[in-house]
Amino acid sequence: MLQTQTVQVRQIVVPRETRKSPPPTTTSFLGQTGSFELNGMPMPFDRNAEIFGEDEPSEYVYKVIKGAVRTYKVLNDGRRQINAFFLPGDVFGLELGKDHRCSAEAIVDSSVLLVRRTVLFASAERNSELARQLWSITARELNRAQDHTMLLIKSAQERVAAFLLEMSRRLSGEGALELPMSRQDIADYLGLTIETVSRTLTQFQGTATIELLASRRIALRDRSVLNRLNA
Amino acid sequence: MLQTQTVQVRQIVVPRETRKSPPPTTTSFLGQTGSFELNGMPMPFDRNAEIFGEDEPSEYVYKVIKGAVRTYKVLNDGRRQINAFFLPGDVFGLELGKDHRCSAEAIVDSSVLLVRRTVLFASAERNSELARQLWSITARELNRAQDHTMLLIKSAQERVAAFLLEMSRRLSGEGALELPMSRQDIADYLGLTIETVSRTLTQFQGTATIELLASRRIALRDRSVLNRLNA
DNA sequence: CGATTTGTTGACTCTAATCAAGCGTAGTGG
DNA sequence: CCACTACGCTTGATTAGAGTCAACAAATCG
Repeated sequence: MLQTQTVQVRQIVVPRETRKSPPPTTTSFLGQTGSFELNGMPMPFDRNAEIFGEDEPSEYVYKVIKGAVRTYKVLNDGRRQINAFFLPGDVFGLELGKDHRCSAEAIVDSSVLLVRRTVLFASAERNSELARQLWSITARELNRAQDHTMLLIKSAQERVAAFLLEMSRRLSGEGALELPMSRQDIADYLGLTIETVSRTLTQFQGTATIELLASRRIALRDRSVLNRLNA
Repeated sequence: MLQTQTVQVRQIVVPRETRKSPPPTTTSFLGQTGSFELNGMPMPFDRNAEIFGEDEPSEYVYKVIKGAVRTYKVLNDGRRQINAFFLPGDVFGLELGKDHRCSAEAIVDSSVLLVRRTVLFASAERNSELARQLWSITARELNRAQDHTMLLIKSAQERVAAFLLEMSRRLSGEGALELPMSRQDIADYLGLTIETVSRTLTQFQGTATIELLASRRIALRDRSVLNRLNA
């Protein structure tokens, strides 16, 4: 009816950036192929600490060493959409433009490697293999973003199933999944509410598809059901 | 309740690829900065003709000269998600991997410039400016994909408003928008049904926000309303 | 240990999907 | 030129699924 809708403004507590002073050690940044070892400094971030904010100048490119990171955008009415979760080994924050297009926060206490964007770009100028690697990171993220889009047109069951399978693949866990993120994070990633996520998980447990060992420890008991929902 | 859901299988008519023999002319491919003019051949595609299919080897990179193109994925139950619309000047089909991750079709009779991927990549190897341009194309597409994600968590009104504003920005039309795509295309882009798209447009007309001159000719009468919904 | 956050469950609401019918326009062929 | 058909679009009635609001349970943290 076009009237200004009354919206649920979820309280977004903007966490204060709590950067501890970085240790002086350096570690290799892009070393997948073994061909390039650019150095960066590992920086610790507390749980919920902001790593960078939307529209802030993009100064570094980041790689998760330990922990987990979420990138997200917030709509003016408070709705938050989590674009991606980044786990150890994942690179994030690589932008073409001058500014970051989303915010990034540590989900749990994490260690993140920082490399100056300018250094990376300057090297890429002279090194076509590095240039290709940078492009490759962006292209993979594009693929992920497109997969994410496919998620958002599915039913709640299908979204949660896809999420569980994605995490099972990416979290190298034996046995049960050890999720670093809260129900709110999952909900904001899947475009659902925490209640729906919770109910769907309970439902999966009811059909013996999963087992909720603890709220963040989930064992996948029947992947075939999840795979069918994921198709 | 986890039972195999009965799904509406929309009849997807896979269009036969109707490539007319390409004219021998060549035109510049990437010429934004004026620095690179790689040649390619313009190829005509009939309305609804397939340009490439999902999982097909990615042999070319494409640039729309005339007309409009949609890229999409289809879920196993027939639901189609349109990832993007490409209009004259837009580049599409640039993939990192060997195969296309989505299908592409001409929305209306179109002319598309083709450049061999291998040629582009080989040149990029030696030319860091071209390498950067290729990366830039992918990065822009990533940005668009992320914007698209934000769309999909919004209400029907907000999605349609965003769509109208996007098209108004991208279609260089004086006065009214001349949409090349059907309601079904719009619905599949916005993650809605044609009925909801239609109803929402009617609703916008009811509040004098837009005017439906013809089903595909739409005049935006009150952008402030649309902008407010787009926030 | 109490306090606070995080997660679950229930009752109810509401938005968009579904099902179904009808309209308008474009294209076809007599 | 006018039926006739086909398709794309609109509109209406009803339903289903996720959201909202609220209470409570469980886990975590000082």
